[in-house]
Amino acid sequence: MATARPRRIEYSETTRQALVDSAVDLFTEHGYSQTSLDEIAKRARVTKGALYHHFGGKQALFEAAFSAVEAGVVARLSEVVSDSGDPWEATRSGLRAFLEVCLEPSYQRIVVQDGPAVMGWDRWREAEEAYTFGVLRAVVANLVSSGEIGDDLPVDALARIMFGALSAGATAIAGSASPIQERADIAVCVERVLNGLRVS
Amino acid sequence: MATARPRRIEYSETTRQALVDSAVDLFTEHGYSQTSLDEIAKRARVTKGALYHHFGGKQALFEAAFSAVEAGVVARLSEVVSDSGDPWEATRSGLRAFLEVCLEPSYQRIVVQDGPAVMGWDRWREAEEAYTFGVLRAVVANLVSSGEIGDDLPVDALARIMFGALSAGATAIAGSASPIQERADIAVCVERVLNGLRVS
DNA sequence: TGCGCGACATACTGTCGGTATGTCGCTGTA
DNA sequence: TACAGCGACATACCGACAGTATGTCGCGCA
Repeated sequence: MATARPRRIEYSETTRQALVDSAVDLFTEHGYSQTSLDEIAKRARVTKGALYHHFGGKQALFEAAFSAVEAGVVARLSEVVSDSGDPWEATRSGLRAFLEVCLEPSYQRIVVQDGPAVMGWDRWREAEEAYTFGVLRAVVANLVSSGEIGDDLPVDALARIMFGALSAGATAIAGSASPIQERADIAVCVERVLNGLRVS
Repeated sequence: MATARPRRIEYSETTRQALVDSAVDLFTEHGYSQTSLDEIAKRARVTKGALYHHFGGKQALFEAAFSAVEAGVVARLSEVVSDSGDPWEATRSGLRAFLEVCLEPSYQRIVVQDGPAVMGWDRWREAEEAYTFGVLRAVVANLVSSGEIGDDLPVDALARIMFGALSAGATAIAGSASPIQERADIAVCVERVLNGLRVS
């Protein structure tokens, strides 16, 4: 039968979704601290009461927006990575895709810029574990276990500094006056670092 | 004679200094958004009126605290770097010193964590240019121009991703359950990356 | 058909960043 | 040395906004 799913619940879910969408847009545009809950509720065409019914507070709503952005990113990244054959090629295409992702305003602002400050480093890292960083670490782990870059490197530490390097690189691109040139420069450096790690 | 420097000015400067010190302490301990101006003023034993007399607002005070922390860091870093002889050794000792710095709570919280979110990326990068990142770029520039790692690498881009990698590494150390082990792991990876870049 | 509960709306409170204004004492000047 | 002026604060207040308490309406079930 069909009515196993009451209308109320569907209404509730669309409202929640509207709030998250609104939050993603406004947090991306004006940043966390410059966005009021009334604005978010207004854009979702509900009131603050609805917002507080679905979320515990401003931080909780931010985390929902964070998760929504990350979920989309991870879906694309893991597709790209799993489509590639050997670990080396998966890494290269994965890095390209990650740089691409970092250029998107929502990822840049919500995940990279405001994320750590709003959620705190501990929670941010914990969350990242299940999203983008998790994917990157899996790629690095493959690379190490396949022996491409030497099998004596600590996976977690290497993934950390790679993640930091790529985030910083992508941020530099996003904030550059000439993104095309900056991006080419970053790509050259990343390639060089990777090739330098490869066992000869 | 000696009275070229009125008492009022000295009083003013000590008040300002007390406010900056108080801000550094409280921002480090509770973060930017969880610290009220009344608290900062109270710890400095003045009122909010004095605070607004010396600084344009909360952000301006944060930037003063930011600059105070960075100034101390740069003083130590540049000393270490200039004491080392050849570019290669200067880089290695500089990296060690930077990792050390990143472990300090004030640097971690005010500069790395809250800095970008509070000041915005543009202003943060602009400020960093005159502080830690500036030092790191000078070191990298030396390395490149000396031909140690090949002279065809874009200095700015390389410095960016190095900065990101080291910040992330230090953050990982600071937040790790076993900092000693984590630190050793990070150091291994950084060494490997550097050696990989070296021309053979 | 009535009743309970979930999904909101409305009205209010407290906190805090920022402002407007007042006061006091040092300092340069006649 | 008397006074005028300004710099260094203190005090009182305003507005915005996160969070809360309470009211209301309609769906779904007995």
